[in-house]
Formats: sequence, structure tokens, C-alpha cells
Amino acid sequence: MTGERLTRRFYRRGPVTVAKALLGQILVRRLDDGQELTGRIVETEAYLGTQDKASHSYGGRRTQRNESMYLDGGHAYVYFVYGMHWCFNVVTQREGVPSAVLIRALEPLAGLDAMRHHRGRQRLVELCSGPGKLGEALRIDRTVDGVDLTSSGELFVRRARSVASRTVLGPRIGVDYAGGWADKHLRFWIADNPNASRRKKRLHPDWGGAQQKAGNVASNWRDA
DNA sequence: TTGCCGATTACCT
DNA sequence: GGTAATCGGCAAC
Repeated sequence: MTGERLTRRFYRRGPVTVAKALLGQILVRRLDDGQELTGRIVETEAYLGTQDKASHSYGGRRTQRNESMYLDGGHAYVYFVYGMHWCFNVVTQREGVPSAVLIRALEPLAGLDAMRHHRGRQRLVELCSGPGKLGEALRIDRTVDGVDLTSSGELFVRRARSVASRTVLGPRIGVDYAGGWADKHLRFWIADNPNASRRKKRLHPDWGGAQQKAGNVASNWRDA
């Protein structure tokens, strides 16, 4: 019933590996009243750490806000953006190595009515199809920043029976300020899933709107 | 359907 | 004082 939970060993790998492996897994949020809200992870982004200009830990930056990125793999890194949204990340690699995976979209599975209430919207596809949306739908905020996903009862990732799906990759979203790092194909999603976040065309010679098969990721980026 | 823009605030320079 | 790993509404086409 509860299912197997992803372990420390899973999260301690590199962010690209973890970002791809998280696709298809089940994010579980248990509220104070015991209700379980769950969703299948359908879109992720890898943030490589100190060398990655798009990462909050670029150049070794360490502040009160991003402190959780320095925790051991398997902890939650939750931050506040644009004055109104909470974004949920899974910390990867070892303590002191500030890399993470942003969970960008879910396919809602359980607790749909609660999610609708939290979001103030009815349509399934509008509940968790974006990092800010899923944060609101699952009531993820500063209270779960730094939580250990390998032991917490209120937030963790359940291993799915099967994660067989065609996956694709492309540039990360909203990181245009990161120069060349904005164009690296470090976003991964399950092909044709209606719950993936919707973003329009991106003009860049390496991108051009085409999708690459995730199997080609090794030729672009891989964990050191 | 595409694209622009305001909302709103914690945190950093 | 400026900006941000976003979202949703609205105008124009």
C-alpha cells in the first residue's frame, strides 16, 4: 500500500541522472490531517551546481535562501520566487555539493479535490502543470524546505512500479540570464504528456523547437 | 494561438 | 534598489 520509497542511494547520484530517473516516479505530499496528495512526475530540470550559471549555487554562492542545496542528496530544497510562488527541488549528490533537480510538473493522481481547492481551479491539467502550480496544489512552502525525503512522512517520492515512457529533453525554462547555460538541454519530460508545463517556442539554433530523444542526452550532458 | 505585462515580496548587491 | 528556476489575464492577430 505505502509502496517503496526512493532511497539515499538514488538521490546521491548526479543531477542529470536523477532528473531522468525521477520521471514517472510518484511524489507524495501528506497533509497535517493525514490526507495524501500524489502525482506522477512528468517534467524535471537538472541544476548542476557551482559551475552552472543558472543554478542558485553558481560560483559557490551560499545564502540563507539556498542553504538546503548543500544538504545531502534526498533532501528538499524549496525556494520562493517572483514574490508569490514556491518551487520544489530534490537535492542530489553528497552533502556540501549543491546540485538539485527542479520538479516542474506532475500528473495528478490522488487528492484531486484538495488540489482543486488549493489551486482554485477545476481542470485537471491546470493543477500541477508547472513548478508554481504544483507547489500550490500540494501545499509546498517554506515549512518543508530542508526536509529529508528519505525519512519524512509529509513529503517523499514513491518508486513507481513501472516508469517505461518515452522521454524527451530540451533547454531549461526561465533562465535566459544564464548565458550559454540557458541553452543546455537539461530539462526532461515525458513525451506527449498533457500535464507537462506549456511553454512556447524558443528561438535558438540548437533548439528550433525540435525535441531530442532523451537517449541522446549522453552526447550533450552527463554527470561528471 | 501567441505574446505582452502586471502581480508581489524575499533576498541579495 | 533590482531582480527572480512563474502564472494568468488580456489584447491582437
